[in-house]
Amino acid sequence: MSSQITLADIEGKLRKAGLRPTRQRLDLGMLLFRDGDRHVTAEILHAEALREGISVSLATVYNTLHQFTECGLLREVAIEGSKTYFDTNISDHHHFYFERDGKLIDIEGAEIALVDLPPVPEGMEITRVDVLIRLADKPKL
Amino acid sequence: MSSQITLADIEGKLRKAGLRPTRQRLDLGMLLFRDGDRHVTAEILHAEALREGISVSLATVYNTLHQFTECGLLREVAIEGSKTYFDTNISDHHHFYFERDGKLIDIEGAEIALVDLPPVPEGMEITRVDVLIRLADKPKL
DNA sequence: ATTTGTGCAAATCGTTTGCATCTGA
DNA sequence: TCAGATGCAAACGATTTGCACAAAT
Repeated sequence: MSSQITLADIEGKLRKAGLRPTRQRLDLGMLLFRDGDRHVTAEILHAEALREGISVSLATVYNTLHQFTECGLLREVAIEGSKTYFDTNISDHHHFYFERDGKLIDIEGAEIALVDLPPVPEGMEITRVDVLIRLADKPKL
Repeated sequence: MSSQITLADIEGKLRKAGLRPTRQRLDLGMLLFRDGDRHVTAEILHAEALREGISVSLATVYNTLHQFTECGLLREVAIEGSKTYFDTNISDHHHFYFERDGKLIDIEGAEIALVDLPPVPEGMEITRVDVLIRLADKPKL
């Protein structure tokens, strides 16, 4: 079920976003979007690209991830720690975070509701609400 | 209202946490805890210490912040971006995040409730739920 | 006396930038 | 043609580390 998505689809995405469909943007787009929801760092994506014989520099991977994010094709995920994670799922949703290995999984938006949100400070508006549910192994009793 | 807290209080905190009350831990503890809830980076705290004539190295500030965090005296806040923020409020609470200037303010725990939390994956337990409400200036219409 | 903490400078890690070269429209 | 992309290596900023010295128990 992985390759419903074609290069032409990616090209469409890029054009719609106002980005030139260059070789590396197409290839990276394929990696990112062909298998559904993913959470990647620049390093992970770069390694994956090299493994598949796609030739891109790390700098270009960084550029591409940021450009995709600006265009709304990706979302940056707030986790503490040094590395920046990008999420290919841009719908309104939250995350489970496995403290043991730093892995993330999606929680669809509908599954959590926030109630009693306090008043937003004067002149400000909410751009997004991030919820991170941190999980650890249940201790064996 | 700032100095209800004495060096002796800090010393008690440290001892209870199993940390030796050294000169720099006491001084940094004073800065962190005397004025109530704060959100600091290592750099901010270091600069503040120097300004007050406290002599500590940046490396020691980093060590101290991490040790305090391990002992539960501080909490690390998950924000994307390069710098690590530490929160002196360790109670169960959430944050408003001002995207413009990267500032944080606390939302007390009682003011938000989460409903319909999805089932936690097998063998895992929730250690914490972080909620970050991202704010931007309301555009002038 | 022994263990633990500290300071400094060098090392590391993730990320960004400058610039010469290439490529898609 | 030519603005926009890319690759590379050097630059960067935040954080960590190694090791000699100092302080706490």
